[in-house]
Amino acid sequence: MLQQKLATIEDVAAMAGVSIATVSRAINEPTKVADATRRKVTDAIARTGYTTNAMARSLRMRRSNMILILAPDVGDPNFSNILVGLETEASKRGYGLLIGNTQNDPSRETDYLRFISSNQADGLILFTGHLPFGLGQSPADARLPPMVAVNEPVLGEDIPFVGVDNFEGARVAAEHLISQGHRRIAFVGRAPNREINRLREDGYRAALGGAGINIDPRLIIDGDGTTESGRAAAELMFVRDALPTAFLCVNDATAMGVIISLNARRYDLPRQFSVMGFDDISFASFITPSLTTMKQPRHRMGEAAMELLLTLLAGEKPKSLEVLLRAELILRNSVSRPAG
Amino acid sequence: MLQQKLATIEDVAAMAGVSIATVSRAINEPTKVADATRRKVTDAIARTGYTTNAMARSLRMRRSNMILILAPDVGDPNFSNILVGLETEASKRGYGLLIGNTQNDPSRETDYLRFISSNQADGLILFTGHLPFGLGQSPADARLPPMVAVNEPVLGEDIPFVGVDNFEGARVAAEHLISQGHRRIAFVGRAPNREINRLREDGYRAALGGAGINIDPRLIIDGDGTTESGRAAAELMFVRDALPTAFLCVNDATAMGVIISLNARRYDLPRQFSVMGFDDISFASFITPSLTTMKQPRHRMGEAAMELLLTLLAGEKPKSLEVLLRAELILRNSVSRPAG
DNA sequence: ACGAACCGTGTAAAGGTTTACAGTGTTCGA
DNA sequence: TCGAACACTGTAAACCTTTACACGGTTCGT
Repeated sequence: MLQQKLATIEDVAAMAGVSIATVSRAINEPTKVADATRRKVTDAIARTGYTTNAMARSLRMRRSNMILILAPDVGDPNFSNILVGLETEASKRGYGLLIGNTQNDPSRETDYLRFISSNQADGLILFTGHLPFGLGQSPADARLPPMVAVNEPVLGEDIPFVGVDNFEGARVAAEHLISQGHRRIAFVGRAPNREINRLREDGYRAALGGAGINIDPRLIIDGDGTTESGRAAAELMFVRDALPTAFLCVNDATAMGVIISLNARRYDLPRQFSVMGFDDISFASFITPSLTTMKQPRHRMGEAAMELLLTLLAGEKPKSLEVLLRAELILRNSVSRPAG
Repeated sequence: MLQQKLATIEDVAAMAGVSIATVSRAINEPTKVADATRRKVTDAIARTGYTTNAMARSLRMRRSNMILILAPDVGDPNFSNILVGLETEASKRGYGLLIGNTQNDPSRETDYLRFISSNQADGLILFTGHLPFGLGQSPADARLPPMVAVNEPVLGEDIPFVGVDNFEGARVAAEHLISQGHRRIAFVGRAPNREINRLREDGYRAALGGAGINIDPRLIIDGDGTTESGRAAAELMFVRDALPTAFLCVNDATAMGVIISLNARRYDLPRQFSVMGFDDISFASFITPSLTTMKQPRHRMGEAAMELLLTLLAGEKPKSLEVLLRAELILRNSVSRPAG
């Protein structure tokens, strides 16, 4: 009601003295129209301020040039930085991003699928680690839309995936500790049913095995990746009285919990205990001691995921359906040679 | 090409034995169709798995039920948490969110306006603090789309705004320090050309003035809101040899810089110096000492902004075109009574 | 000199909705 | 018993593109 009527392709055609087909071609396949005509058209476009109506275009072409992002929590910096990468690549290729924040609520997941089934989005990026609830159930969505999982793979479903090589990253981390002379290295954040935790634990085991170090099962502690779980884990080690010289934590949040606990007990870090994290979250460098960790290439992850999705969308064959990027070792001050 | 042909309203109509108009009405104005007919239609919808094609609908109705978010950096936790609030409210009202990450690049701002001019978005949320470059220039967009600025107002343009009351928040913060007995209170992060910084400085001045404290200009230090600027500011005070007993910082990042600097100089906080921030960013509670600060109600800001925008979009008159939410004082361990 | 190939353009259909308007049948008041 | 009011439903136009197909005019090879 507020909107003044916008110029349509018809107005442009009239002003340029050509048919609407020619205008359309002048815009979309400029080589197919004569120079003189094209000039008249671009001129008319400029004068009318015409922009093509994306709705009509999408309706006709059956594609919206939109990608739906399904994430449990866009506010999580872990995700939002990947989001920026996704956006960079999408925008470069003329795609728009629709965000679907699910808060892990199955009904919201289902709800957001309306964008797919109603043709408002051509493809799907999944942060959730599982298929959206309700996908592939009803006859209508029998066939899955093109999609790519990022950060966390979708288990048992063979969905294209872009993420970090967690096994390799954890191995590099553990090897770093070993290279500093540590032999009693704890792993904090065991959770066999969470893919990421499992892989990082495996990397830890591989490194220790490779160095001929026997693994003391008392040094492997459960944890769900929260700061609180890290704190609790450290406390537990003191109770058990089975102490490591270094803690390899499943992620930075956990490592912060461990550090908080050790600081509270008045230990001098890293002299008495070394701590490593994984992720390189933004405040890893601000805690005392600043955290030695493995940095996830989030921006590149986003770009790679979007690139893969757009390749699939174009019907082309991608180089690989699984892209694993390497985490980078970031040396800070929470690791040193063991005291002993 | 991968997509199997989806059911259209025509298929549903055929199966239900009615006209497409009736199907449309059964969906959108159920009271206007007879019970028996409606049942037949819903039945047919269920059997075909029909979902209305949003493109066709938007084309016809001239509205997309999409909102474009223009932000300099969605990865910034400052923004991304507001984003979650925006999303909550939008999704509740059946709107989708399109994200436009501009990285403060004017050309990207202009580029994203295509979503407005091509009818792909009905309204605009601005995080940028200024009108998108290129808006209101060409004849086509002579009239501005409905929009709301959030977090940072648009200067000199009378755009509806939702944000935190920075003046009031800073005043509460300063009054807290005063109530603890501080008289020499520094303000770190002066930047007269940045609205937010200016308001917070004003709040600081108001509190000190109200308590009859003369302001020592040497205690007011420039800063751009980064951690590094906070560190530099603290160092500068030592050089000037004009020391406060408490630092009120324009934001938490700055406060962290101050704390890092003081820690490095081996001062015992908060005994020797108190430090306050503003924002309550996620690691405010993790730094040592944990940071006393003013918490921004980000989620509610997002919700309020979206609510305001949707009200405007519906053509209704909102209660107010400016919504200022109160920041909340969060007491932690970086403030105590002065040593003296 | 003639047909083929080609270039540039126009006509019209198709994409899937919503909705003004018209039409039918029923109910109800006088 | 008749007209008006009412409750449903259908017809068809409109929203704005893209593109298959057709058409006229040049160019070119033979």
